[in-house]
Amino acid sequence: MPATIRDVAKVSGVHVSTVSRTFSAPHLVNPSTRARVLDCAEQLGYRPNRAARALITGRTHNIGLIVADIANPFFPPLIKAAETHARGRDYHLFIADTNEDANVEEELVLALAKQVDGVLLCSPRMSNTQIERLSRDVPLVVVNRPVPGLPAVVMDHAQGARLAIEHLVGLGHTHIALLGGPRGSWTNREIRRSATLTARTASVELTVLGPNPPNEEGGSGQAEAVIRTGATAVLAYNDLMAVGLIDGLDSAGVAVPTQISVVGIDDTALSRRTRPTLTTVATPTAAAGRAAVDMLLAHGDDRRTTALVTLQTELVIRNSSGPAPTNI
Amino acid sequence: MPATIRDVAKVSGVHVSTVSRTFSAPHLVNPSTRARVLDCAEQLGYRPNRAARALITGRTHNIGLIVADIANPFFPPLIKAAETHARGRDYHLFIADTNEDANVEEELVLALAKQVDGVLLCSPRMSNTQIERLSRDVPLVVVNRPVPGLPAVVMDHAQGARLAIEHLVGLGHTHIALLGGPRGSWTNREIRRSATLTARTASVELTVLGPNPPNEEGGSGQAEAVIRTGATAVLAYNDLMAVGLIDGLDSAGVAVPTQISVVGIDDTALSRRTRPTLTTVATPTAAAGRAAVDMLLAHGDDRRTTALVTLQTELVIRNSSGPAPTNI
DNA sequence: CTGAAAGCGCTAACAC
DNA sequence: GTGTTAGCGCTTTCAG
Repeated sequence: MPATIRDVAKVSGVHVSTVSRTFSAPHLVNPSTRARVLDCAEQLGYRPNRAARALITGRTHNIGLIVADIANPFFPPLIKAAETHARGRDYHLFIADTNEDANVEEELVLALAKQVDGVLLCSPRMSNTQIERLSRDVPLVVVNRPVPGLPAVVMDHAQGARLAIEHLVGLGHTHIALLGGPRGSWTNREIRRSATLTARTASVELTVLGPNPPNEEGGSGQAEAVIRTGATAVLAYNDLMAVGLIDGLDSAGVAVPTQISVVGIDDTALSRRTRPTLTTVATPTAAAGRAAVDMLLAHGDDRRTTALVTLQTELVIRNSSGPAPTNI
Repeated sequence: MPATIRDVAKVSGVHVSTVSRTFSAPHLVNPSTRARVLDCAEQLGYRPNRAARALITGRTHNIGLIVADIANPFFPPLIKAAETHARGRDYHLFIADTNEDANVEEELVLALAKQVDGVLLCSPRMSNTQIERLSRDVPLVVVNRPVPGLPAVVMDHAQGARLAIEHLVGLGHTHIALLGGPRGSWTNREIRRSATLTARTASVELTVLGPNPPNEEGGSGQAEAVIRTGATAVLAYNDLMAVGLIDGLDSAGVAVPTQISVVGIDDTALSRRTRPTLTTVATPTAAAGRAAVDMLLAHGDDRRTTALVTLQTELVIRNSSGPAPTNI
């Protein structure tokens, strides 16, 4: 029913290839013919069928975006930025949610492979080996985790953790707890490594708790454990856990930040809204989305030279962190 | 590079059409041949190219989902549910963000039209006329707004507003303010109509404020105006505005819910997290996403008979609403 | 039950 | 600068 290239050719009295060129290589066609063709196309409401075009060019102008959980507040800004950025470059975005399942992840990449020019893999749960294997089927850009040999976009969590610990040290805290995230998370290892190092340098004690699920329960469930450590400040793996922890501490009658300071990571929309508002390490999720799209589209150029983009973080001080309580 | 139907045909010693049938009409092929073909396909890592298939069948097995703002907390649960539900039925999802712009919306539908079997239009900003016109190019299902003649999924906001007002009346409030949303919003009109009616029935005063932008600023900016009305309770167009309003009231030294009760609409993830936690009308966003997918895929069946699905809402009572202050 | 042939909408050499 | 031809990967008549 919709107009095809053939209809336009017929109406404008030229051959289909001329119509084709009018759209895919306008400079190769006489301006006056071009104008006429464009005119007829407009009249007929003709729009090139990208799928048909892809069949022959091999470029779909589609990108796949695979995330662990669309509803996790960390992702929407990333998705939004990626979509907007991609569309600005005339690419459309497939979105898929793996529900944190590595098998679903693999299946999804395979299923999408033929319909996209590449896939953005956000916080994948698959093994490096699995990811490398998939990358032979379709160009991949990994977000939130470095995979050797593949282009990736990561946040500088080492820097973020350092900023957070230094902030707490500056407030006089001498015993800090690190509320760890899920086992096997690269981010978690980075945070732990950097926090440990920073604490040692500053000669303060650091107690590591975890692994924990990266959600509110993972925070609220550890409130008692945190209290038992005797720490006066906590750095949590992410905002969700930080918020959960504050809840848990509240239930246990511990005031934040008067008795215990809590710092999160990510600066999701949540952190401005909770009470107390959350001191947190802002990760540039929107920038990550755009960078990932850029890396994918740079395919063909010297992709190796920018194989790993590391985005800087920033400490946002709000009301959940304060001076260490004085022992009087 | 990836295996095609031809490669499989060659290796398994049958004609391409047999391979094709093995995947698209397995019952038409001899079990033993089928097994052999499947085996070779597996070996070669063959996967049918859906775009190529679509070219001939006319069915892409893709769905487009267009929302006003991916990062608005209302949408992610809907997107997630739609994606999961669609994938369960072997459909993939394109996502696109219009940034609340009607022109972008139209352009997006047109751009996606050839690559999808239909488009889910969430909270569209376009006119009914525009939408109807587009629906001639591609099957459309509208979410959050009824469009005459088109399948749509809406929330029963009339019911929701009634529940909210009755709740406040039950708490003894006799003067309630309605913090209206954006001009031209169907939802807004429904809420207003129902709130007005319910208030009149209960013989309580209702003061309508607005239109306002449907975000936190739209709430915080109206705090003074709300106070001036003298109302002791407010129903806001959505959670974001309710939360903003609570902030604004707080800044003005008005306590919630002691002096003024605030009720939101939507029950976004936010509402459990703010302090005080937000009493709100829960709208079943996930169910809406699934219902919209179902309606789209039911195309061909008797679509008219279920042209408008209305989803029930539910009042969630938390801590931002309380008894009307006594005038002593 | 399987093969042959045509063609979905489009682009890409290659002629003219 | 434009027409001709072949064919991307697949499904679908139609024969056999």
